[in-house]
Amino acid sequence: MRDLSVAKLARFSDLGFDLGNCPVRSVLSHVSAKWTVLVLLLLQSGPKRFNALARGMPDVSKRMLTQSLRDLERDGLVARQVFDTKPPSVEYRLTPLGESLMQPIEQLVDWATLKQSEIADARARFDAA
Amino acid sequence: MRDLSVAKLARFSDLGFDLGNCPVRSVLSHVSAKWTVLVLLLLQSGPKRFNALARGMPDVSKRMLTQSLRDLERDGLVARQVFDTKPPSVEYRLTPLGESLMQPIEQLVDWATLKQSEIADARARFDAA
DNA sequence: TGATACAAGTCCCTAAATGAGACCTGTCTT
DNA sequence: AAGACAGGTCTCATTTAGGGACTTGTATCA
Repeated sequence: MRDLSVAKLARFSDLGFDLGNCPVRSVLSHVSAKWTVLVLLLLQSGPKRFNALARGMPDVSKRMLTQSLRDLERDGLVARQVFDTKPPSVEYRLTPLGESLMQPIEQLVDWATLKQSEIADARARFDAA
Repeated sequence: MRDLSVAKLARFSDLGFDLGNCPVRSVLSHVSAKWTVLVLLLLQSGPKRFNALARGMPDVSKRMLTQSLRDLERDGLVARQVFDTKPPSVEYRLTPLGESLMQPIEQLVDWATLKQSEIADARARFDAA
């Protein structure tokens, strides 16, 4: 398990640490974008329209929400569908590819849940020092 | 990541996310911190000194590397140890807590590796349109 | 002896990313 | 007639990040 990861890292190094051109890193950078994971989590419970997502993320500006959705759409994780209602509405949903990312993300969420108090303790200790 | 007001948190809860005690935001702030995951991956192969990490991430400024390391140290994922050499050197290593985060992160890396071509295709399709 | 290098940062200035909020188009309700 | 709604875009102010000079004390090089 651990050796496998070291091997992976070694692959990075063998490429001359050109992590800027590493495809895996470029993918992860989208995963690591500020709000995209939150969007994915909201969409996990089903398709949602733009304003519903906006209401679900009150501290994210529409501008950034739009940008996150475009990024996710571009990478094929989210699908955008326009309905010809009046006024037209737009629905976003996870693609199969997007759904396949949810399991790793859930592992992260589970980890956070499990270690939450340990982190809080460490933080308190650090801030006290 | 900026703190949420009580009112905003209440709305998150309405959507089924317990972000009041939210470990999700806490962990997401690391995952979305752009460089911290990379630091963790580099430290996975063993303790490293500041400049070794800097060489391993040539496109990250020292300023941001310092900040990432402080954040990780604060949350107890990374330990910082100063050696009284001349000049003094500083070594960073994963704590057990930090190591426990590596498995979820590896899942993310594995996912990215597995899906990278699918994502590249989606991206090409999107950009062509 | 003086010049230079190293370690691990910090500081300042500029550049880039982000937030807040006004504004847009076209129907629908009051 | 006056908003309201949907899904955005646009501009401007604030926040955050990058780049490089600078620090302190020792050690090495010429």
